[in-house]
Amino acid sequence: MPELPEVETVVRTLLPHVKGRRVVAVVHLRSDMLRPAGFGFIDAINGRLLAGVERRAKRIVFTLDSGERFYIHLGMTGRLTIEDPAAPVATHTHLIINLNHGRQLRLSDPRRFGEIVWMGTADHGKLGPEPLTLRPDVLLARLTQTKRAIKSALLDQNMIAGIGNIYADEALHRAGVHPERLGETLTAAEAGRLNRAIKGVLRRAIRAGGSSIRDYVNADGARGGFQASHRVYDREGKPCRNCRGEIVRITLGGRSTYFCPKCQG
DNA sequence: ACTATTTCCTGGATGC
DNA sequence: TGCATCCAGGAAATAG
Repeated sequence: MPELPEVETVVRTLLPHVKGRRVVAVVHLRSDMLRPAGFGFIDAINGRLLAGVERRAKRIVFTLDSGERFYIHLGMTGRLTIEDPAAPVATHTHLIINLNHGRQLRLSDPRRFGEIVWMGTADHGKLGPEPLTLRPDVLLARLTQTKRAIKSALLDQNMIAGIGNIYADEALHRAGVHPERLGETLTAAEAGRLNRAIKGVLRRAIRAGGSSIRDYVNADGARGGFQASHRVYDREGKPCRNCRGEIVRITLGGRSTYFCPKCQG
C-alpha cells in the first residue's frame, strides 16, 4: 500500500504521539511479523523511551534511548495508528504497544506483507538514495547502468528508495518517458525531467496527505487526498489530463502500469 | 552478476 | 446467494 508520501504522512502524524514517550508494555505481538524470527523484541523495547521516529524510504524507523533502532514496513495493507485502549481492535492487528501517555500504538495488516525489523545498531544496508534529495546526475548514472525497463528500475529499492507502483507511473507521465524504455537508453535531459517529476509528484502527494486507493490511512486514521490528482494511475481508458488521449494499462514486471502512449511516446 | 518470475497473504470486485 | 477467479499500493526468494 504505502509508498514514500504515505509513509512520510504516517511518520508526521505519529510523531507528536510517540516521540519522547516510553513503552509501558507490549500487549500483543504476532511473531511471524518479526525479523529476525524469534528475536526478543518485547524485552528489547519494554521500558525504553522512543527518542525518535523518522522515515527512510518506505520504512518507519524508531530510535530508542539506547541508540538501537527498529523499523516497521507497512507492506501493501499495513496501518500504523494511535488509538485509545478502549477502542475496538481491528482484525489482523499484529502489534499493540502501550505508551506512557495512556494511548496505544497499533499495527494492523491483513495481508501480512509488512514486517517489524529489529536493526540494533546496523544501518539500512543496500537501500538506495532518497528521491527527494537525489541529484539528476546520480539518477542518470544509476538508471543508465541497467538494461531493465525504466519503470522496473524505479521500483527497485536498491536503485532509488521509496518509489512504488503509483508514483513510478505518475512520475514517468509527468516526465514524458515511456515506462518500457530501457534504463541504459535514457538521456541526460530525460533524467533531468524525470528527477524533477519524481520530486514534484512526491512533494505534492505529501502535501495532500498521500494517496488512499483502498487501505491507506495516517496515524490518526485519516485518508489521503492525492488519488484525486493522479494523472495515469488507475485511469485506464480515461482521457489523459495533458493531451485528452486515452490512458493505457499494460503489465510490466508483473505490475499494472498506466501511461499515455501519446505523451510518453 | 544480471534480469524475470514466483511467492508470501487476505479481502474486495467481478463473473457465472 | 454461492462459488470460482482475478486483482491489489511490496519486496524477498527463486529460476533462468
